[in-house]
Amino acid sequence: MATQKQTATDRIRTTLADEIVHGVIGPGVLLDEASLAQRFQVSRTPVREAIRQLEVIGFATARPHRGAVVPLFTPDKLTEMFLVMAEMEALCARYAALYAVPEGKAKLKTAHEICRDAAEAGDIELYYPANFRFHETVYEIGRNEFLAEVTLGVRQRVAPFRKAQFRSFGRLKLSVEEHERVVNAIIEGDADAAARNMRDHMLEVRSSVGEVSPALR
Amino acid sequence: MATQKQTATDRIRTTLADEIVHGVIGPGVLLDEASLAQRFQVSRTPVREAIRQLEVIGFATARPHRGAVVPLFTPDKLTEMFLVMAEMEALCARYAALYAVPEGKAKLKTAHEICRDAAEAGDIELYYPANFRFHETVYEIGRNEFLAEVTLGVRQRVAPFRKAQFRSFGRLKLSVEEHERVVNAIIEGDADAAARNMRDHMLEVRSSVGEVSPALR
DNA sequence: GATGATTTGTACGTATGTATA
DNA sequence: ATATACATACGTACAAATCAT
Repeated sequence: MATQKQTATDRIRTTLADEIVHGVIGPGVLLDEASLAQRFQVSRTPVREAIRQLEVIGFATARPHRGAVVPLFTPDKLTEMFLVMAEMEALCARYAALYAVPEGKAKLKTAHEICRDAAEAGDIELYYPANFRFHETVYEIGRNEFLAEVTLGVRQRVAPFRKAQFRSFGRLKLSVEEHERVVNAIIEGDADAAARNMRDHMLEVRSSVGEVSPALR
Repeated sequence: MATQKQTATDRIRTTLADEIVHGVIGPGVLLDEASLAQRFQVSRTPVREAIRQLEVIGFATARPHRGAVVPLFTPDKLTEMFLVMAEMEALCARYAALYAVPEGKAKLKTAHEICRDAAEAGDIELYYPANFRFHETVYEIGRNEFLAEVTLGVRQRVAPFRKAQFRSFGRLKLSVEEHERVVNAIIEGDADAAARNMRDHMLEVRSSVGEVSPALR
């Protein structure tokens, strides 16, 4: 899409969302209007609006007259979120298998190979964005933009709690193998297998996060 | 949940969202800050914040310096949204079949009976909220609050385009029959049947909307 | 439990960008 | 093409609620 002229509110919301997703601003942290205004060199107004927007997409919880904080979920809630994410991703994989055009499948293959290279290099910092891109590609090639939008929204809400997921080299390699099964199913157009493989992959990710995430304590 | 002390922004956002969902404010309508401020007897500030929040959940589209309007979707986009909604509802039905406790199932039965009564009375105005409640009940008894939240969000985004869905008495009766199949599957704990029946039901709804919705033109 | 400090909530004014003549 | 009108975007001031003492 064309790059719309960004307003200060947009810039602040985007930046904060990104930092929340990537754990720079962790769960439980207070979103202080005054200090954020100072940081972004604007008045409180656009900061307030950005925070308000983050609230409705679940990136902040509002407490009237007490400020907003980045939400902190219970383990049960996180399990719920992972299950939903797994199902949404599985659905995306199903759509990809059913509706992807050849160019889309090629794109997916490329994204997969980038993941594999990063995994073989053992470079977790490289693998993280490559993995994100891989999943995004699955959303895209299924040719249902709305599904992609909803799934990405869910994924991003879970993201702050997934930092530790690829901490081990072993997990990295397994993850790539799981991706491969998904890719093959999508290329073959086997919708059920694509969905099942993707669901299994996502649930593996969840169990690998285990009790380690600081947000779970 | 406890009724939190509401701020003006919250009240305005809730009211506007409700009106958009129920078609009082139709697709394409401009959300004018000044007139809304006058209507709600507040300054433009809380109105702005409410509109900003509506934007990020897809109830308004922002055009910097040009105001926000209630979005108007193409038929293709609507088809996408209906498909996603059908899948989410099917997933909710699956969860309901798998995880509902007896009290939950009883609650669903009651909600279904209220729908049936309204349908037999031929009262579309009564059926509409009863139907909404029926689906909400399915979300709830599946015991995954996050899934319920996401599904409701999707459902509400599609809602403005569904006004005409029960315009015929025949559709009303068919709808109840479809509900019945869903209810039975959930009560029997047959997850696959529950999901399949719910998906079919939702796709029927989509086709019954057909080309009639004013938003589609 | 009352009071002051702090932070958010709302009002309003001005600047800036967009659309139209 | 330039100017003008208009609505929004942002800044600032004040009111109200919460928290700390």
